[in-house]
Amino acid sequence: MKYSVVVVDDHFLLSQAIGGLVQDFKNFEVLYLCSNGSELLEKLKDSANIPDIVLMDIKMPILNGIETTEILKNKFPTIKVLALSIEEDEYTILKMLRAGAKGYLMKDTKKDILEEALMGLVQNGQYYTNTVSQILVDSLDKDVDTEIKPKEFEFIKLACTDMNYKEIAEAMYCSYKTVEGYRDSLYRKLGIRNRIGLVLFAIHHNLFTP
Amino acid sequence: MKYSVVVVDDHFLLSQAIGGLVQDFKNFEVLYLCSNGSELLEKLKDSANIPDIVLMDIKMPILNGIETTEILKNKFPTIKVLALSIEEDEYTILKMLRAGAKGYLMKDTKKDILEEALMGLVQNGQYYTNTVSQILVDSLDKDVDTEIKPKEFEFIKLACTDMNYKEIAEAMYCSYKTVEGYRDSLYRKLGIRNRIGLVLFAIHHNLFTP
DNA sequence: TTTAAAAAAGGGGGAATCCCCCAATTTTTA
DNA sequence: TAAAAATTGGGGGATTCCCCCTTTTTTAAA
Repeated sequence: MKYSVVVVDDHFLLSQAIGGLVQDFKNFEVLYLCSNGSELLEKLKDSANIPDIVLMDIKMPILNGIETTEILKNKFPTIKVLALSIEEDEYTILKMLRAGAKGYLMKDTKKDILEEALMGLVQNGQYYTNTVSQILVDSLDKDVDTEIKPKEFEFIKLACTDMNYKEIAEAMYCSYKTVEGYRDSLYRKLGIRNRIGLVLFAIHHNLFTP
Repeated sequence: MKYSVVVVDDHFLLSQAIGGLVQDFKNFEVLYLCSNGSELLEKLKDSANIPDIVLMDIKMPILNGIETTEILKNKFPTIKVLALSIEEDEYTILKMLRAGAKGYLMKDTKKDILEEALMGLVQNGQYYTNTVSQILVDSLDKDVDTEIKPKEFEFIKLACTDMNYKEIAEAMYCSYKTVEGYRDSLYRKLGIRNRIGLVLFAIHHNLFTP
C-alpha cells in the first residue's frame, strides 16, 4: 500500500512536475493536484480525497499555505503538511511551522531529499533539515522583543506604498503623530534607519509581497 | 531523432521536474540540466553539449536569463531559447525577447502547452502566446521615452538600498546634484512621486531583486 | 479589587533628507 | 559648429527622521 500525496501549488508546471517525481517513488502516489488552499478544502469534503501527506506551497492566491495549514491542523489532524517553498525566509518558515507544518523543503532540494523527507514524515511524523532546526533554535531568544504588533503590521503594509505619512494616518484613522510612533518603534526594534530599509525588511520577511 | 533540450534554472526541484516532463515528450529529450547561465556557457564549450533548445529561467544567480540569452544569440545562434519564468512582467518579457528568446511561457503553463511550444520552436522557430503578442504590440508606442539609461539604472539599484542620496553620490563618483538629476528624471518619466514608488517600480519590473 | 506597570496614542520641535523648480557649465552627438 | 544631452549647482518648501514629552487605555500583579 502506497502513501497518498496531494500537491498544492499555484504554479501548474511545478505542481505537475512535482507530482511526476512523487509518482516515481515506490512508496508514494499522487492522489490529485490543487492550485490553492481553498481548492484543497473543497476536495477534502469527500473523505475519499483525504491524503496522508500534503505538499504545500506557501505563496498562493485566495488561500495561502499558512492559512491552509492552520485549517488542516484543526479539521484534518491526520494529514501531514510538508511545506515546499521557492523562497526561504526565517519568518515565513517559523510561521509555517507554527501553523502546523511537519517540515520545510527549500528551493535547492533534490529529488532524493524529497523522497527522504516524505519517508521521514510517515515514519517519524516530521522531517527537519539542519537549516530549519537552526532557525528554530535561533528563534527562541530572538522573537521576544522583535514581535511586530497588529497596528505596526498594518502600518508596514501602507509604508510599502508611495503614500506619505499624512495619507497613511488618514488611512489608519489615527493622527500623524501616532503613525510616527509606529515608525520610530519599528525602526528601533528592527535596526533600520529609513523607510526604504523598512520596505526591504518587509519584503525579505514576506510581510509584504510586491 | 529527438530534439535535444537543456533546462537552465536555479531551482533544482523545478529543473529536475521540467526535465522529467520533457523526457516524456516523444520528440524531445533532455541533454542535461544547469542551475545558472555561466554553468551553461561552461558546458557549451564542448560541442557535443550544444542543444536544439534551451528552456531558460530569468531570475538566476551569477548570470541571469537575459544576459545569458544575449550571449547565446551571438555565440550560438542555432540554439533556440524558450523563456520559462515564474513571474510574468511586461518589462522582463520585453527584455528577454529583445535578448533573443523565441518564446515565453508563463507560470500557469500546462504540460501540453509546453510540448506545443517546443514543437512551435522547432517547426516555426518561435512560439508566442496571445499575451506575449499583445505585449509586443503595446510596446511599440510606449517604450520610446520610457527608456532607462545605464546611469539611471545604476542609480535605481542604489536607491533600492537604505543609502541616502549623499551616500549614493559617493558610490557613483558624482555630485549630489547629479544624483538628484537622475532621480527627478526617473520620477518624471516613470510617473512616480517618491523613492518608495521607485523601489516598487524596480521590483515590479525586475530591475532589482530583493 | 485596587494599584502599579506597561502599552498605545498623541504632541513639539529641530535637524536631516527629500522633492522640485530653475539656471549654468561641460560633454557628446549630429 | 550647432544642437542635444549630461552634469553640476542654488534655493526653498515638503517630508522624513529622531529626539524629547504627556495623557489615556490596557494589562498584570498584589
